[in-house]
Amino acid sequence: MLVKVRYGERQKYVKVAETEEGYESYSTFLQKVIEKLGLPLQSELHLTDESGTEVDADVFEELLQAGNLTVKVSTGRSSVVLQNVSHTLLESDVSDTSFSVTSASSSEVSDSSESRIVLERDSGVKRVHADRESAKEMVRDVLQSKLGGEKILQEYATTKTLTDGTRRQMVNLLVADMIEVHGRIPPTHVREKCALGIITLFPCLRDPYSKNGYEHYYDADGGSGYLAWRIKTVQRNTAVQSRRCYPSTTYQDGPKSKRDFLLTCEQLTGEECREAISFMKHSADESVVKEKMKATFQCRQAMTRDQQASSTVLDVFPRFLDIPGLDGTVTCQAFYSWFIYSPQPQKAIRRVLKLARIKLSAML
DNA sequence: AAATTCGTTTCGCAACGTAG
DNA sequence: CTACGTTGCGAAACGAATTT
Repeated sequence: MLVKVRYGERQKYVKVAETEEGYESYSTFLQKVIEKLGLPLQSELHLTDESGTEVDADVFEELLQAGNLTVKVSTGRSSVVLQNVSHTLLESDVSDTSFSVTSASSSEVSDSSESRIVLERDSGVKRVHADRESAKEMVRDVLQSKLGGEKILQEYATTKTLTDGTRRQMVNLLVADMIEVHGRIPPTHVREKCALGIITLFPCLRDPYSKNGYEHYYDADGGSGYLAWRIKTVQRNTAVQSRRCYPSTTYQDGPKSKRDFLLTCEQLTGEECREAISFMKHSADESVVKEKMKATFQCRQAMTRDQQASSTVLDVFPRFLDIPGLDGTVTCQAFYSWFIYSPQPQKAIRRVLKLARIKLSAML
């Protein structure tokens, strides 16, 4: 791997040794830069990327692997620009790259403690740079404005990474903001900007093995990534909520009906419960069956949660299969909450639903 | 207090449905 | 047919309650 080093008006390549275990160490590299440029041996170099974000030893190797990275290095005395170039892109990269360097005292760049170097590249690169910056600002603004966002920024500042839980929290905050601003289905370019913002603000979260480095947050190709998944979840939840408010089907006492009785209906136990179960099996009076189904709700719930009893729950409550909408048309979610009053799918209830569907199809 | 259990939420993928 | 949204599912992560 070659890294292009620009120092004042001079430009040099510094070779970074590459072994099977990875690249040479950060400190070795800095020493080579110092030697190559003839800087004082004890010079302290400070690396930043284009956006001014620090590039330290922890992330140096990953950024090298990412390729085509532009890095600015400054010392207390002057500034150095580095650009690493992958072997295959060497030729084109050299010719395509045009820097203009201005200095307050261009004749004495290397020694002047006052000198500042401002870098500009061609307009395309500038635009990319501007996109990154605005994406970064957007992510930063959201995190700073939302409850818990500051904590995320702090965690990254101290650990240079984010734990799994914190990453989720960040993704949740950003997706919530996107949906607030752009509606339930944020446009693809907004999602991409968000992902770009994350890895620009938090360079250590960049994936060196992917094309853009942010595909693990959002990949437009497959519509995947943490952001996409979270958006899906939110969409899913809001869809369920709106369906609950305005039921689309009109089945009476079906899986999608509200079940206020759960809070008020007195539950049968022991002998009374057994009697009700027995009565229901053969009664033709639908309204009484419904009453008894409600009154035996807790018993059914307990059976479902019992590994062994759950397999027989539909034999004990065969009238359950009378309920309209229990075939493929009813959503699992609604079934679960109807059957044992649990808002979320669980293994035990899935088993019963499968069983119910098998029994139903056998009856047809 | 630590370990375990149990239920919930999220992730990641696949299949399906539908609009263009 | 393709692109995109929706839904279902299992695995894993998470968190609260319970047991040791």
